[in-house]
Amino acid sequence: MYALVDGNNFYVSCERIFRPSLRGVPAVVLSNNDGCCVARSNEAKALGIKMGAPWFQVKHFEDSAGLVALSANFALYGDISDRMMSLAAGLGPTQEIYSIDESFIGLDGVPGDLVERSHKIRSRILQWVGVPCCVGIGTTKTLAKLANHVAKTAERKPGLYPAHLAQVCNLAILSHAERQAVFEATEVGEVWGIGRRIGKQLMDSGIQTVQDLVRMDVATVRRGWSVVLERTVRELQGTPCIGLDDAPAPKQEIACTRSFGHAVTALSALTEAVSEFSSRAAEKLRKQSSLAAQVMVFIRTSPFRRDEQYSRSISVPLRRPTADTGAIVQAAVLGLQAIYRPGFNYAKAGVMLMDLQSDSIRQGELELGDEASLEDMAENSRLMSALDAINQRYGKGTMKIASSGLDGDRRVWSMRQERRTPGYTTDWAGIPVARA
DNA sequence: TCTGGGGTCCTAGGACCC
DNA sequence: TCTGGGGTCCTAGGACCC
Repeated sequence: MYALVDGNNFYVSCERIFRPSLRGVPAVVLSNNDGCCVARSNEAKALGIKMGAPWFQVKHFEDSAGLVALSANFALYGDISDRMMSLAAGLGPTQEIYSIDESFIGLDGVPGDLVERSHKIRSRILQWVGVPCCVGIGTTKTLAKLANHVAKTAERKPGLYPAHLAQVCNLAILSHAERQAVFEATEVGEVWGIGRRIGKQLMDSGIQTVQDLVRMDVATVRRGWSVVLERTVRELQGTPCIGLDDAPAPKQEIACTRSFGHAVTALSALTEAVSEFSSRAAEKLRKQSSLAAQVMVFIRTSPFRRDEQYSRSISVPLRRPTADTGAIVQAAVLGLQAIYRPGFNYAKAGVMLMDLQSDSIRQGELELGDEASLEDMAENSRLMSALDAINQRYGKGTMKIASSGLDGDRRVWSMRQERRTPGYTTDWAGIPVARA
C-alpha cells in the first residue's frame, strides 16, 4: 500500500506563506527567465490559465483580474520542500522523494485508520510549514497517484467526485461501485505515465476513461503500445509493478542549461555563459561524488522567432574522468568554439556532463610524462574542495571561475527575474521582520 | 518584444562478434 | 543458381515525468 503526499499549487503555496496578501487572489509563479507559468493558484486556474502558458499571453490578467506573477524563487521552494518532506515521512516507514513537492510513502505495517492518519499529517504540514497538500492512497503507486488527483480535484471542482474524497482519498477502501464511478469520471490522460501522445492515441481508439483502460487486456496493450503502458494498466488493475525507490541512485547525467535574458550573438558572451554553466554542473557533479568522462555543449537560436535557425551540439571527451571545474570548463569552451557560427541570435545554451562514474573508482594509468601528473590531480581535487567549502559557507558565487564574467550588469545573457521574492528562509537579509 | 529546466526509461536499428 | 544464425552493445530518438 502506498500514499502520495503532494503539495497543492506548490510554488504558489510557498510564496503565500510569507505573503498572506496572495491568499485568495489569482497568482502564478513563472519559470526561469519569467517565461511561462509553472505554478498557478486555484484562482489563476479558474481564469483559464494553462500550465506552461507563456507569460506575455496572460499578462493582461494583471489589470483585468488582479493576477499576481512572481519569478521562481528556488531557494525558498527547496527549503520549504525539505520541511514538508520531513513531516510527510511520518505517515509510514519508508519514503521516496519523487519531486520537489511530492513523496510516496510506503504504508506496509502501518496500523489503524489510514485516512484518519493522513488527515492528521496533512493538517500538521499545513500548520507547521504552511503548505496545503493532499494525500492519495492505493495498492500501487499509479493508484496512489490517481487517488491524489481525485483528492485534489474533489476539493477544487465540487461535483466531479464524491465530496468525502477531498483532501484525502483512499481508493483501496472504496466499494466496487464507488471506485468504478471514480474511474469513469476520470480521463485516461490524467493517469501517471500517460502523456499527450499516448493519451491521444488511446482516445482515438475509444479508450477515454480510466475505466476503459482498466478493462483492457494487457496483451493487447503490449502489442498495440508498449511494455510501459502495459505496466501502467497492470498497476491500475492493482498489480504492483513499480516499487518504492527510497535510495535513489546517483544521476547518470547532470545538466545546466539556460535561456538568455536577451539574445546573444558574440562568442565572448557565449563563452561566459558556457563557462558559468559548466562550473555549476561541475559543482553538482562533486556534490554527488561523481566524475564525468564527457562534456556536451549546445547552443541554439529561438524556435519561436522567424530568424534563420541554428542549433548544434557537440560532445567533448575528457582525457580522463574528472570533477575539476577547470578541466570541464576548458572542454566545454573548446566544444563551443567548434560549433559556434557568427551571425545568429542565440537564445539558449547548455552544458551536460555525461558518462558519470563514482569518484571512488580511479582508472590506473601509465605515466607518459606529458600530461598532468597524479599529484596535480590530487592538488586540483583539494582546490575544488576548498572552492566548494567557501561557496557553501559564504554563499553561491562567492568564488568562481573568471571566464564566466565578473561584472554582473554586463552579462547580457543573464536570465530575467524581475519579480523574485527574498530568500525568506535561506538568506539573513531576506528574513521577514515582524512589526508591532 | 515576450515561450523553462532537468531528468529517466524504452526501443529500433546499426555495428560488430563468433 | 546457390551466401547463416544468433547474439551483444551502443546510439539516437521518442515518450514520459514534475
